[in-house]
Amino acid sequence: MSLIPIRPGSPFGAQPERSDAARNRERLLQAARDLVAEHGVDAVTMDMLACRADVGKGTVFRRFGSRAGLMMTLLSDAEAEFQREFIFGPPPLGPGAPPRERLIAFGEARIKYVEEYGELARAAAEHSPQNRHDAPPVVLWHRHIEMLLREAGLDRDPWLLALSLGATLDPERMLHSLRVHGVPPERLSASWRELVTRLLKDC
Amino acid sequence: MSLIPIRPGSPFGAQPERSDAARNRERLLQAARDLVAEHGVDAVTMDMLACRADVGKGTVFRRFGSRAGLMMTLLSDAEAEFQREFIFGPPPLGPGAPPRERLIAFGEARIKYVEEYGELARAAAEHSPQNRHDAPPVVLWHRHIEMLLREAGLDRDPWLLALSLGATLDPERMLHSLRVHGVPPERLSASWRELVTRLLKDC
DNA sequence: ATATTAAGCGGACCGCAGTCCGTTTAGAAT
DNA sequence: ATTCTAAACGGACTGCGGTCCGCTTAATAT
Repeated sequence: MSLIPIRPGSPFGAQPERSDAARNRERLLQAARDLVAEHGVDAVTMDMLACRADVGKGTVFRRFGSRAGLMMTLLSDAEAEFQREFIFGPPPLGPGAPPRERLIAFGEARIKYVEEYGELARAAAEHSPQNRHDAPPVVLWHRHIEMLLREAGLDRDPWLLALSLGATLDPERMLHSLRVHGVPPERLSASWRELVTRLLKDC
Repeated sequence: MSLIPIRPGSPFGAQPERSDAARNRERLLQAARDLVAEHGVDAVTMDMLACRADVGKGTVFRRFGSRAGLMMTLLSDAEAEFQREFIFGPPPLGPGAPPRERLIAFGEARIKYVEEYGELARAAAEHSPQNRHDAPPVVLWHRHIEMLLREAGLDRDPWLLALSLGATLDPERMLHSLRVHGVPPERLSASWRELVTRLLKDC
């Protein structure tokens, strides 16, 4: 009988991690960051990571569940920071600005996020529509957009409309525009602003 | 010195397929259709297909290049039909209707397409952002949307705006709404209509 | 018919994500 | 200190997509 462990090492886990487990987790995260820095996200394999961290492969998967899980863990700090900003931070991203401005700021922040962490974000979503669309951060962004649409007075199925807007901000899509087509980030921002502005024209 | 073969067996290939190759292609396609019908797209493996068609694995990959290529081939008839409809067919999908109506009809047709062939379409795009975003049909849809946006008078970066609209119609996203969240297709259509209408409000 | 040759073929092989299960060990209980 | 046990570990193993390369064969030239 115990609490549901949200995440190993999280303050809500019933009992603390065993010491060897904690040590291995640190070793793995450090090794993962190093490997990503050295070879790029896409070239890092789970075997490579296990080897570098001097740990069995089983341990890697016990820790992170999957390659996507590892990438999510590597992203979690940046993700938490991003969430703090749009939930509690200063306007126009945080509360206080009119919903249209917040929505525009949200998209622009996402674009910057993808510029910096895009490869990780893409790898964190690979190989599983489930994870891609129902991961907690994704659900949170969706809800945030939906809320802003409602506040802006858009009452015609804001849930689905939020999904459409979220699709525009999808990391893989934006990365493809940025890296393959060489679209400058300012152009992405401008297009997002245009889209949101037109959508909320008279609400 | 020969023409670039567009596709084996296509009228533009320099020389016709060898007879054994043609026979094997038919066997493979038939086997693939059977296996998909029996087990569903996601459960069909390339080894399974080779075995059922009584052909070496190398032959399967020589023919289709990859799993995604196989799925594209299975889709090609439906895809060609869809293209014919929005390029040459009767309005409002084909030419003759005002661009806003055509755009709405395009989205609705895509939704029906995904209802019917969604799993195949998703499998045809899996495991390669390159294929996902730069496959010929995808590029064509994108160009079509962009053209309609221009015709409707939207002159602020219609290329990127078309990308956003295309993102809304992405098979994986729509399948997820349909199958996981149980959103009825009519609701998807209504939301698409709302999106396009608002976007083109006063152009 | 025979020789030539390039397209086609098959299946062993590779790398990778992910699983399984027998072994080890940290930490609690005595 | 010793025992106990559940958590953690490690690495062999599986399944899959995809490649490689030596062998076969259809089509053509002679």
